[in-house]
Amino acid sequence: MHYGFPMNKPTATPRYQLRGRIWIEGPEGTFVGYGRVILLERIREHGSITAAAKSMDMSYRHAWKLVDSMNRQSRTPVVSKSTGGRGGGGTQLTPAGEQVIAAFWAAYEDFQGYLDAQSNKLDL
Amino acid sequence: MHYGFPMNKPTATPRYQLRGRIWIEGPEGTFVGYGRVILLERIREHGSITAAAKSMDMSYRHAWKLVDSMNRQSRTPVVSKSTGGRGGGGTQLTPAGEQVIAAFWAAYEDFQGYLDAQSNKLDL
DNA sequence: AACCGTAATGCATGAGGGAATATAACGCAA
DNA sequence: TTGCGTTATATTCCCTCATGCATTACGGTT
Repeated sequence: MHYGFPMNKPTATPRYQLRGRIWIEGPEGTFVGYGRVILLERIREHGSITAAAKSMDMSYRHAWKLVDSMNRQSRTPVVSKSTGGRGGGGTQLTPAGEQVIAAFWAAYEDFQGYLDAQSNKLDL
Repeated sequence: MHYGFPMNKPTATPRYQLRGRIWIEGPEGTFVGYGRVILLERIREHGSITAAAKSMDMSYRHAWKLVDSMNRQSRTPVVSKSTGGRGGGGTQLTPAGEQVIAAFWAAYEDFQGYLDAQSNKLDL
């Protein structure tokens, strides 16, 4: 090492790390968080609450409650549901739903960067 | 209103708000978060885990577990405990404990500012 | 008209975590 | 030596929340 410059700290694995969670709060409490946004994506992928819930090991009842909560708090519903008919019905993501997903991921990604940056400022 | 300039949005109470929590992660999981740092401050104030727990409506058992978890994960203990003797003993905050409190609040305050700023960027 | 798979909803069950309770160990003071 | 209040720890209770199960409504298909 030249000139005797100070070495970087050997922070192989830092002992402490800043962690956190964020969510978007609505009129009734949580509007959308990590789990709910995943659920929306699964609904988009599978076309029904039933299949979406099953794909992520969540009970239908719970999934339905989450979707209902989001729909009630959104200016315009995040999904449109139809019952009966071919295939028994199903649930489709609305443009508003897509927008919610995008907004959450944008905030989420930014937040991850924030956590990384702040972790390094921890003096412990 | 002059010149027909566009008005500010009437965001009396914004429909959506970004919320979140942060904590400092250690070798065994959570090292310190909001509740734990309050507990440390109460210990500093009251001089015992018993009184600190009581002051914040927490069971002694739970408080003890939290303190134990922090002590185990800290390079040097955040509190020093003594049993028996005048008054039955007690628990005092160490300089390391003070440092942990300061580090958490610093991160916490910064995070509150971050949430405020990001809330305004939510386009929903 | 009968069938099918989904949404919608109520009720009972189960798991996890904190609270409440009960003891024991400790060490200074009286 | 006895008393006291705290730390330390196990056991039991309780509350919350998600799951599981049952049932009904729905509306295209056949």
